[in-house]
Amino acid sequence: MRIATWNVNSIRSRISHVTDWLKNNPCDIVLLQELKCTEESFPSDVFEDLNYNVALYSQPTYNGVAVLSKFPIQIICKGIPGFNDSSARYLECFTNGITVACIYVPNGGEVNSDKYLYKFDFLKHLEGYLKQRIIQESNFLLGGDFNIALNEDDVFSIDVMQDQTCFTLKERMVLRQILDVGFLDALRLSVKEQTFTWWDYRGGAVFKNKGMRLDYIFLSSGLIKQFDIAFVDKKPRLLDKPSDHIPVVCILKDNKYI
DNA sequence: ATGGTCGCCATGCGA
Repeated sequence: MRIATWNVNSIRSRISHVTDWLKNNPCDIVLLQELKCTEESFPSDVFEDLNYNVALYSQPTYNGVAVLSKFPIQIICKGIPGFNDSSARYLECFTNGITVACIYVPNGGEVNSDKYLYKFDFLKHLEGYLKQRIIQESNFLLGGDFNIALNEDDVFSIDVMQDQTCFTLKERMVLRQILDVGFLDALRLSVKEQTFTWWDYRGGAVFKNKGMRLDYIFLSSGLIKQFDIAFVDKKPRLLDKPSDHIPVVCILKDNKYI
């Protein structure tokens, strides 16, 4: 089973990139973030034509997350249970025998701004929810844009990023705490060299490789047993009119082969 | 030193 996560920065602007990529990278489950469209204007028909079922949690202009699956989808929740949030950032589903959660963590704006405090509020509620959720579901995959670089090698420059949003020690510690609820970082099980998933649109950052690793697939204990490989695909970032993020892919072996 | 580039119910805001 092949699972991908991709922050597309507007699905309507990126639809051809996403469908072209899926034709070359046939995935069973796809987690999409930053749809930037209403649920009514999401191009569900395009994905249904590619034999995907679609689960959506979206809103106008900002945020929005989707789960696509070749298998039937049962929606578990829209939003983090117990967290009162007007932004469409968390969608948890059950499909093909596993629970998949698609997440778009707030960017955080300037350090110590209201947006920054909201980012921590969101993450602490997420951590609290996952602590009890992972006890119930040993086959739990959490994937998406976390807007935090976990380790020092997840940014192009420690000096430039020092004390900047997405790389403050406080953010990195919270992400570590979420991981330590009972997940492993899938990409890091496969890829040891520095790997980015996002490059700023400004200043030709992608050509200078001034990026960060902000997108992750976290696997719970049950799924780690099925883990095969994980990787990123930078090619879509080099196309015209790209998303600023690239897909992260994880392949799980079928249970029957273990 | 500032702004740099995108995408959004459109113009300033969020990223």
